Amino acid sequence: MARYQAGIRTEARIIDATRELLGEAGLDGTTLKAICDRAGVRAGSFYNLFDSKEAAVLRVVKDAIRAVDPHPSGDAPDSLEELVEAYISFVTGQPDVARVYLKIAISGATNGSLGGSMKRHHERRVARFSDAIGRENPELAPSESEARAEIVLATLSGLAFMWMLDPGFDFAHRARLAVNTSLITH
Amino acid sequence: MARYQAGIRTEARIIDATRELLGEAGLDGTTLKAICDRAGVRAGSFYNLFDSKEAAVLRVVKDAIRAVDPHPSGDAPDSLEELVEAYISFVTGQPDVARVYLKIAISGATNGSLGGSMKRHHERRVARFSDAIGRENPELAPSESEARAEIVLATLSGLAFMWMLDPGFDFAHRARLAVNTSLITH
DNA sequence: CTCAAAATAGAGTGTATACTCAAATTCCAG
DNA sequence: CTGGAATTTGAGTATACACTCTATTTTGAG
Repeated sequence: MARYQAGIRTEARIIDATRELLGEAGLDGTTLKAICDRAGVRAGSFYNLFDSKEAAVLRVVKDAIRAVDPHPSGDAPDSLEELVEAYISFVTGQPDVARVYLKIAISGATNGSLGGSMKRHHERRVARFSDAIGRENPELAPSESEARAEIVLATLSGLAFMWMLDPGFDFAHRARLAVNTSLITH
Repeated sequence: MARYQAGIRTEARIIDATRELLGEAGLDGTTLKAICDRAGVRAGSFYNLFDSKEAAVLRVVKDAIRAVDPHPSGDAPDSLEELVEAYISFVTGQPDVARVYLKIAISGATNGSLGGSMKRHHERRVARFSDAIGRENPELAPSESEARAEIVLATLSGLAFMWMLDPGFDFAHRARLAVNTSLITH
């Protein structure tokens, strides 16, 4: 059972290679061969460490999401501003992973473990946005908070989507503008 | 040069088959074999009529977009409400084509003719939304109209995105709510 | 050192894909 | 009718993919 250092290092190299490839070549370009070539590993080693290619991709996406979570452990409540900034950081800091994230989500929640994981993460995020909005606007009914949370998140997703369509689009600026002027103050 | 009726009918069957498959099986499930089987045609016939599989998919998506355009010829100006309703009709009326549309857009504008076509269509749509907003709010500076157009479209795209993640999500209702309460009246 | 477990190599499997091409068939204008 | 063009066939090509399997090498605890 005890793992060797070699295996741990190889696993890290595979994850790094997968992350880089998702960024450079997208989901389609991130083939098993490409991952193995970049990691300097043969297919057999890959499958000694991962159950499938999907597992490695999922690891990268989950790591990226966790890396920008303001309160990953869920111990402290987060403000709406923190959540929005976290979303902006996620999209601008790791645009290619964000692209993959959107792509997987759009592929549908039916597509195996990836889609299901995406859906669950999305639901948690809506709940956190909704909580933050409710905390900052106690006069709102819970259903109203949730509706606003969904609209805020939709706008953020949509702006990210536009940014991917046009890299010249100023995503961060538009995102802060949309949230601050149109949706919170009313 | 003169085309025969047989070829024209075959072309229509292929387009229909492609449209149906995009709806039922998504982009990945819409393989050449699946298209040909459903259209009752062999691969050779397909390639006698289309340059590539991509060409047939693009035709379907373009047709779908055109079908819900309130003023396809561009002769009459459209109201913001018309444009929003057209977007809602597009997404709810042909959800699977809309999914393909979002998928292609997210794949990036670099991906050959599909991506480029998507980007151009998106830019035209932003311009039309911006014109409508400017016409209905003459006090706004053009740059402000465009900013609002981008935010409205982002919200619509994002809500469509959420609907695809969760089919139980009431896209049309949320879309009208978001546009009417948060973005236009202020 | 030893040696069992962990890690690796790398050829190989099976499947699916988009697309081609020469030959046969069907169409339809004149 | 007829003949050249349009259409259709269907086997075939080339390629890419995720994944498997067995033999071999490497590791590191005792």
